[in-house]
Amino acid sequence: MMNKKQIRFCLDEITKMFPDAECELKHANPFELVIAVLLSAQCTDVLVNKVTAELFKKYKTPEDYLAVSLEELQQDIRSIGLYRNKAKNIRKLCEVLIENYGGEVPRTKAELEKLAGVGRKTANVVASVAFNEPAIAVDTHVERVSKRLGICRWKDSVVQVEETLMRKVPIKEWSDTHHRLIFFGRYHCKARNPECPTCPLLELCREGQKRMKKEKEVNA
DNA sequence: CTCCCGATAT
DNA sequence: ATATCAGGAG
Repeated sequence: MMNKKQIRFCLDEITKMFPDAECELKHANPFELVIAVLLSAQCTDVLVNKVTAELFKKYKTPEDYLAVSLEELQQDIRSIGLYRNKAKNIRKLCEVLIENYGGEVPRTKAELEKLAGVGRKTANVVASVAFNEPAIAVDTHVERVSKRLGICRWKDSVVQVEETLMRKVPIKEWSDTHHRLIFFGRYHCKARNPECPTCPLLELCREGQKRMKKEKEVNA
């Protein structure tokens, strides 16, 4: 497990690599962000943006999503995958927004998590990106990067990863750190071919060291 | 834990 | 062919 000083070094290096990391899901308001993040489960943000480009022209309000049939909404998001669950959740979410929140998106993580299809990660993203609440959403990238580097333990749950990051990172840096860890995981410390040879964190990366050693054995 | 699930990279 | 993608619900 890394100490605070080592984590500081990692964050500084990742900041140099991705100084402008930010939410890549296109949205014009909190409502569009909730829909976009809900759709993004097990799907690339590139594909989500492709779909929402058309979706957000057709559906502007919660009422709009309830005005069409479930089948029509399914077709409009079909290319995303998991589309039956997501269409059902969007409708349920819109119903609750209208009934309980005056058609507006609630601002707190606790209220957000009650919405259909909105779990801990999505609630954290919306609270942080749309409402500037301090939060660190742990998605597949943040989890993988944190575990490879040794910021947390391999066996940690996503909640444990989130708690470790919140403990070790100053609260004012939560939002930027969150996005930079995602960019680092998405474009450098990738799931398949992590670019360890050119990684500035290689010398203190547990997984990186292991991979480099293995590569040496193969070449020998 | 399993299921949901199409698009894309490898 | 298969792993992976800004996960969540039952």
